[in-house]
Amino acid sequence: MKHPKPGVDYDSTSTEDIVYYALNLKNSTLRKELDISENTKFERRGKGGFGEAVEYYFFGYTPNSRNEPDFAEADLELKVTPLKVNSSGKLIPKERLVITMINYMEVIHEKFESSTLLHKVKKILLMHYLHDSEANPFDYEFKIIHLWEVPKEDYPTIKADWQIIVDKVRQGLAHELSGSDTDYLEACTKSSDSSKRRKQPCSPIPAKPRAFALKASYVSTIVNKALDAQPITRDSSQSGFSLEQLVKAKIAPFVGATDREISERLGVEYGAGNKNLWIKLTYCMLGIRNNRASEFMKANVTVRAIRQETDGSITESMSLTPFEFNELVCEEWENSSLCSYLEETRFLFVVFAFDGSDYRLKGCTFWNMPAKLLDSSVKAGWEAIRAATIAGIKFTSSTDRNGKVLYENSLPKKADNPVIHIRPHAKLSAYRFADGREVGNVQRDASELPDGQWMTKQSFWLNNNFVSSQIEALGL
DNA sequence: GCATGATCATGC
DNA sequence: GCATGATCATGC
Repeated sequence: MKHPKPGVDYDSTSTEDIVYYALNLKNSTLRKELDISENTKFERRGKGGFGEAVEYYFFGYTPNSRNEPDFAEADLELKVTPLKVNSSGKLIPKERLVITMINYMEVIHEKFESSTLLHKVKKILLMHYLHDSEANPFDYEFKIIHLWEVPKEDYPTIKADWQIIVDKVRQGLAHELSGSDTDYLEACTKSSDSSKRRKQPCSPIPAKPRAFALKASYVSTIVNKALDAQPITRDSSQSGFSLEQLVKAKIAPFVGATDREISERLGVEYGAGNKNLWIKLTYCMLGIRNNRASEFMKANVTVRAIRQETDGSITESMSLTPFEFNELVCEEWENSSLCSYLEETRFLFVVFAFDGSDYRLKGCTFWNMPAKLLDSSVKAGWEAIRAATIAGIKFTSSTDRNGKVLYENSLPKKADNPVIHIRPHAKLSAYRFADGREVGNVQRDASELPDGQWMTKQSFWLNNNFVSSQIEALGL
């Protein structure tokens, strides 16, 4: 079993580093990440159980209940909070998010801006796991891990909620506090023993111990935002529109405008060398932050920004999803991941065309891989890559004038198929060769080959000239 | 100017 | 870390 340490496994003074480290648990469990053996029993540590266990085992801290954030040097609070699946299969919070106990005696002397509550709520590393009453907590799976800060627009409401709660205590009414007094922040009861009472400062009547908490309904909006499943907004004239009509209606007002003009109209920064300018403009025009709007999730739509040159050509090929060679060689075409992906995925192409000085929005179109091509060219390309993988991939290297080493492989190339090819798709290149030589971060960036060698993770790509011919055929 | 390999940017 | 979407850079 691993025992991570702050300052060794991550920099506990840097929010960025803490979050990056925490993301190791995404779609994973404490048992997997810490190599906890099957027969290790979960022992509760402190009162909160699982949250404390994460702090102790994963972050290497002994939990404290001081009134300062968990990662004091980074001024960052950690909250480990459960999710459940509702009747329609959606992930929702299982409960409210308790922030900190209300100290009745102290809170009446505080101002919101310097309050204990604000200090603890303003910046939180939120780790949402899927609760399972049957499972050993070491096997709880983390679904969402993100840095959360009080959104500007919610600050006034949370401040007003705090004020209502504190005013009630000041009026000697701590025993009458109720969760329904407030909107986002509530004073929830916090004791397993319902007969427990605490002193309050402005009345002799003892009050139930309570804590500041974000209501479950509020946490639900946080979760939805993180899962990015908000619908594309429709105005009243668009309420009966199909997805295609809606998308066209959203894009239409911008057709003919240059990328710079669209940036200005949408308030998007127009920076030179901005790799994601066009896809970002597209998302903004649609009123979404990424392609995970609920409509696109439901319909399996992937949004692609395409730039055409003056002759209608497209410079870059289009990346699809990465694959593992060892899975590829076990598959048959009909139920391979590439075939299923192309059968099930609709592409939304948003086309910008160069007019000699600017890229102007030309229009958009939905596209999917024609079934005929799937059965012929794509299949043949896939079979050829699979066969070459099984036969064994050979590598040769060359050094460019800067001394950088490039590794060439014996797999089929773009010119070998009219529709698809494979290319590296990783953070950085990485290899492990037959002689044991290793280049780059193999664990992170490479895939294993059937013969035990490793090469930079690859994706299937749609050939640029194929994409341009398809777009041309659609009249764009 | 194309082909191929490599890398970047962003969000979670 | 990893998926997703996208572009860069060198050799020929």
